[in-house]
Amino acid sequence: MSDIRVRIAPSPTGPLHIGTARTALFNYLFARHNDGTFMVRLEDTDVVRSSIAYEKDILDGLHWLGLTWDEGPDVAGDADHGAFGPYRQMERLPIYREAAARLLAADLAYPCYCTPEDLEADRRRREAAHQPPRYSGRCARLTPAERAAFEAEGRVAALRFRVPDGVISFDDMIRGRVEIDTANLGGDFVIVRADGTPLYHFTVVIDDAAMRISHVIRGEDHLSNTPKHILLFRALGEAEPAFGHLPLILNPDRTKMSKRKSQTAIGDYIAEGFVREAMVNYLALLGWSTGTEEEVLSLEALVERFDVAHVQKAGAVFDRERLEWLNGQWIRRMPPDEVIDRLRPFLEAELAAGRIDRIPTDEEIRALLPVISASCSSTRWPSTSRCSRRNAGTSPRPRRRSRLRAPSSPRSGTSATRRMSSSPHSGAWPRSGAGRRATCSWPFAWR
RNA sequence: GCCGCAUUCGUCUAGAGGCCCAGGACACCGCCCUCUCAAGGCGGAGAUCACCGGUUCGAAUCCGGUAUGCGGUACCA
Repeated sequence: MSDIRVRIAPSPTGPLHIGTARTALFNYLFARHNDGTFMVRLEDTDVVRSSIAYEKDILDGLHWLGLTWDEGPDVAGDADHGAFGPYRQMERLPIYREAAARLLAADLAYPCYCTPEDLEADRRRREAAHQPPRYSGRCARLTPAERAAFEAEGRVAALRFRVPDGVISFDDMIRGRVEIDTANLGGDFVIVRADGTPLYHFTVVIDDAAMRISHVIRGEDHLSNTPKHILLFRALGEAEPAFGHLPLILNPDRTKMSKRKSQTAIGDYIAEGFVREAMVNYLALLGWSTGTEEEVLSLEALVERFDVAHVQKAGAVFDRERLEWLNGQWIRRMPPDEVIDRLRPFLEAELAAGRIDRIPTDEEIRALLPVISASCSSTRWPSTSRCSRRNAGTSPRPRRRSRLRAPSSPRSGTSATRRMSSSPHSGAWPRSGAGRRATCSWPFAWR
């Protein structure tokens, strides 16, 4: 085991997002390739929006992808494991409190009595004067007497970190040297709210230091935040980790991928019948390449080949067509029993929805499988192929699309489900007799 | 506005000074295979390497500027 320690730190305020999954994957690949440690830490300090249901969705999704972690909570709501826990931030509050007290005592941070109204007024004033937003520094040099006066008024203070003058530079693992003048950081920033709860910039740094994270690999949207983090590491007297900022995954219009414009929840892709191998393969190749012309790669092969030097710098548009193609590649080279196993939940959903009368037997399904695997037999796969099943079938009659799923999704309301319900082929498992037309549309989705 | 990052076929990418009048894959088109549709095979179309200068015998690759895009700029994460 090397000293390399990386983490994925999702916030359970929504279902597992494609971008989080990709960041998790890259951290995992980096850790496994270098014989390091990969951990999961839940950033659940946003108590209002966090929920156990989302925690479950996220952890289940990471398990589904086949990523394993060495430290952290394995099951939603359950205890975590590892030598640097706890791995849920809400269980680490005393640690943040102690660190805050330390910064305050050293005058590296100070109490700020500004009200949200004060701040809002400042912001508007600067905007009117065409100046960039920045904290006024009003509370930075309060005398003890002034502080006491505010306290007497009953005001509760937030804690602000003093941003020193100077240029912060670091060597990004992906982008190379980055330099940012602290004058552009917007002034002293809040690290603890007036209600006593710590803020993101503060907790990540404390936890990454405490958990001995060696490389912080995260989305590019954090690049501009990095100087704040470095300042905090220094103030806390902790060693700085290396930073690597991954390119963003984009909507078709090239803006940051969002729920509004794209299907972002991993769970929706699972429900649509995408297989983990394809998702992992696709995500790995979004923003990274082997440097060769290999395209179809297992998680193990990805671990073996992963190298940050080949990570792309520019954002990448999420291309569903390519995902579907990879899905077909993986389904076709899957052993029959595996396909049957993975089909089961979809069949059960169909049965529950009343679209089929019974679950077909394994033998019945098996009889249909040559239909999808036949193409594998007549082809010489590229050198990267893992397909060992030449001559697997004789009846070439695969389905149109490469999603492993029954004609409707266990999750209702996805666009795919709506597409399906209008299809003449939906619900095509033969209720009596095995008519050929019917069998050829089942159990895969037609579009 | 300010700061930062980026810019190779529609999309994902290869490319680290001559191997590139730019290669692969998805999508698209055509042909072949075929009882239909796929899958597969073969082929095609698709990129003045954002633009302008510079360095060099030689630049997609190095340097500078411009443009455009994106990200950040919270008592969100």
